[in-house]
Amino acid sequence: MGRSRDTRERIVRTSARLLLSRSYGSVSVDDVCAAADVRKGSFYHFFPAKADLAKAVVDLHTDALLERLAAASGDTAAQRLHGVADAVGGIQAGFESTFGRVVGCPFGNLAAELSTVDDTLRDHLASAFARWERGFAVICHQAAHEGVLREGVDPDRLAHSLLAHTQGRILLAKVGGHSATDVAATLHDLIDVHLREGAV
Amino acid sequence: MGRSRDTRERIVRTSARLLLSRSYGSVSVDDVCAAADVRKGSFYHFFPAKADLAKAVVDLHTDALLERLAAASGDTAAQRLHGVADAVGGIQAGFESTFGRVVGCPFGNLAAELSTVDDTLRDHLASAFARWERGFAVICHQAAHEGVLREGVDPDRLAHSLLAHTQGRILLAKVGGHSATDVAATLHDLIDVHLREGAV
DNA sequence: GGCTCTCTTGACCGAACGGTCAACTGGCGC
DNA sequence: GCGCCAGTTGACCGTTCGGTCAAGAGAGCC
Repeated sequence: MGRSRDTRERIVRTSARLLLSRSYGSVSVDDVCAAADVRKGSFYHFFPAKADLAKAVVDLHTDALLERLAAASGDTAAQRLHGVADAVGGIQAGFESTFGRVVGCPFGNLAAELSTVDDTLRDHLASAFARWERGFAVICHQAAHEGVLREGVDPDRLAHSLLAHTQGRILLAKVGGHSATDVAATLHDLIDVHLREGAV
Repeated sequence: MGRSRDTRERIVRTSARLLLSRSYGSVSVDDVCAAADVRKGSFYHFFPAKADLAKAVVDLHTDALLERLAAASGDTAAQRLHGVADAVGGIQAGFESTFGRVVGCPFGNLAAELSTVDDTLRDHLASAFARWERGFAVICHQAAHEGVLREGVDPDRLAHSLLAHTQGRILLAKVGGHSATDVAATLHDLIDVHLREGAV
């Protein structure tokens, strides 16, 4: 039936959902196939192995994330910085409303579970994180040029710090049952403490 | 042969090592038994299910962590704050020298992988994190009373922020191949930015 | 010496796992 | 109208998974 051209995409989107609601290890290829209404042979027509599915899911989330980060606007760098915090909060709020609770960061979850298990996936995740961090860094450098960063705050280190905080805070929300708005709030706090007094 | 009384401990310690070097899903009960030189029947004599092993490993790490945090001394709260950053860095450095790279936080790894999969384990991890955070909070409150915290910095929020940062930074080091000393350095930066100028 | 109780052993189980394959099917280019 | 090929199907494979169990063996107590 060499038909529907959306099979691969359906597999990836379904997997993204299943991986968020559970974990890589607890989601089987059979689970994915059943949820996507695809037979296993078709699955292995598109993906050489289960690990390649994880990579495709990472790519899906990377596209969505970068698009959303780029949409963070504002007249000042400080506003844009808070804008990315809102973007992260918005993504998490979306997951929260879909799954009924904070289910973690798609990148962070896979990174924690698999970066000591699968080297090529770890590389894949590392470059996804790098792109994310670079997005942060651009705004941090703008903030530095606008002179709103506190004395001694290095923009690159701040970008890294923001990413670390994002990951950690989402993980704590996942295990502690906190809400996505809490995540965003903590992120805003962290940004504020790095800005000069009165800077917005 | 109702003999050796250290079997259970040997299982837990071996599992702790295996779980750090890989992941919960990729370590089988058979793997653990082989590495600990224990037959599977013995394993299931001590643990009702594989998940209970994870709990025991969490307890092992919790004891080690709290002991190490309590050892963080110093005349001022600021020094003790930097002391806990060193403690975290020291633990990670230990793992790094054992496994040849940063392998993540034992709590964070399990939390990311399993807190959407196993509710009782998630609770277990949540209370471990809570105890950890309380350890941070005690020192943060001391810092507040000593007046070394920047204006507007809430000690409880700072403790939470420190924990989030710790988790996120370790995860980034794991996936990015950074060293444990980098982790500690970022933590020191975060502490410094929350302290008044000149406070040590 | 024998009883008891904890611990140990190795064989065993059904289910689920990731992955393979030969056969088939429909749409598209010629 | 026909050949080609990406896509589809369902049966199938060997392995590994978490977990069970009946039988035994040593230490401690009386």
